Amino acid sequence: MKIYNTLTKRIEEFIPNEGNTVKMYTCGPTVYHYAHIGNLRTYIFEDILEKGLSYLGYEVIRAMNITDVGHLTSDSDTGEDKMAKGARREGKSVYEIADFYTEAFLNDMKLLNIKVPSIIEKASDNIDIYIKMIQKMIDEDYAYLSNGNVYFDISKAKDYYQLSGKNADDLKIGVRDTVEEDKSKRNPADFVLWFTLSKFENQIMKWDSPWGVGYPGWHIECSGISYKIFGDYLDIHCGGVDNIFPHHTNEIAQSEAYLGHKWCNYWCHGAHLNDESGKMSKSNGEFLTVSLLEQKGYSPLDYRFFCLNSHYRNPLVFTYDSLDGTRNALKKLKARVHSLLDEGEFDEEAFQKYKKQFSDALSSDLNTSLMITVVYDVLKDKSLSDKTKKTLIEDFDQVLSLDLFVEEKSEIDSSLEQMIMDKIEERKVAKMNKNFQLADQIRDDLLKQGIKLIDTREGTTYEII
RNA sequence: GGGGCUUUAGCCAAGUGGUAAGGCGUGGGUCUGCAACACCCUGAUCACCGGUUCAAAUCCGGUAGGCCCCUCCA
Repeated sequence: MKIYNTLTKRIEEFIPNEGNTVKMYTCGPTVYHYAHIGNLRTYIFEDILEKGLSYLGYEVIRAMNITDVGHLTSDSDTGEDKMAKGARREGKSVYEIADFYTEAFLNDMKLLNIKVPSIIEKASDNIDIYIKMIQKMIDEDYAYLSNGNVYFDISKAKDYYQLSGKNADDLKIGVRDTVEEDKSKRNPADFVLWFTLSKFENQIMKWDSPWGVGYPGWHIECSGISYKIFGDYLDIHCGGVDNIFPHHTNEIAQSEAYLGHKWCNYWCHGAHLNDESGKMSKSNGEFLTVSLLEQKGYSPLDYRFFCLNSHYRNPLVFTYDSLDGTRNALKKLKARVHSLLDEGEFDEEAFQKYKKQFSDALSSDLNTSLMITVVYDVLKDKSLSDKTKKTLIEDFDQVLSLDLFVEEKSEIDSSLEQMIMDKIEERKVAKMNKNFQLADQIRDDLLKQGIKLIDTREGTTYEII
């Protein structure tokens, strides 16, 4: 597997620390609202990475956090805690909000055929670990107390700017008007490990600590959970590009300060989904969620296919026109796959040839677009038996997860089905008697009820639209 | 102000030195009583200018457009 590593800014051969085992950590959602499809693009990329590594023979252990401790401000940067804002918006407690949106998130993952990480940890369940880590960093002078909060001193970190490719002089402090410079810091880029001085009135989620009652900084949770699950070394850490700085930069600083050695070798980041006006967010423009797409008649997998047609490191612009094209393409692709029969000789040589093509595409920095092309190549190859084609595509779909073999199940009751079958029979008789007017009438009537008849060589079938 | 990415046919998009994959759409055709489905055929001087090279979409420099980041964000 060759993969782009943000740490080194190049595509590298992926080599885990311990043999075949891959320790993978992916930053999870802040559960204060529904995820929009842009958020989910990153999880689709991570899913392909995880399944791709498994496909290539690695044993992947993947952990993800759920950020249920409110941190910093809202999308519009109004200085309000996200969790608290969500709670106030809906008249619920922060805990109810967290549980509700965690479930919603997991459901979106399921709909998109994203494998749920084997380990999911809530930020609020691991406070003791953060405290332990912070204490050690204070003891070893990586962190300091100032004005009630505990800060990490970035001047003590090695290569603090390596991941982000920035440098201290170029960083403009408070580039956003609404962000105030914190005068308690030794270095402008120092970040908070533990808050006791809440920025927010009535902070609900707080815990006792050696430095007073408060709550953890945002960055420590991922370092803490990763350490708890994986120990001293992590193989690969993923997230959206926006996490490169400051979140992942700070994670590296903390973890390596705590551990005393290099921590994670590979850092992979997914590019954003934009809409035509630019970056997608929860507060600007249409709030695009999986359920909204479903309401508009798209399958969640149409969106998955949409993402897989482009490369995870390229920004992707979402438009309904593009999604329409993708939906159509997936529908046609599935129809072709469904028409494959279970017959012919299985051709091992051809199987290995195409499997290699697919693996090569996968291994070249997750070239999903090319992986899909291999599917089309298989379908088009006239020298292959249906049996071979089917076996290949089933194999590929372990990674693609487009449910290529799953029939669209139209939940209709048997009486309706019987009625349709009767109408089809009636129309067949009419056609045989060359009563085309009646035949067309039957077809039109059913269409008005949302039932589309499809004539094939084998007879007439129907589709609920 | 600083930094990064990006520009391939109507649309999505692959392709890092040897004369442009794939998909959607469009148009034409076959099939069909008709329509739909299916199948076949159909499209590019790779943003522009200059350089390196026997050879460049691919490397280098510049110009123009687009996007993103610089302590909320996937």
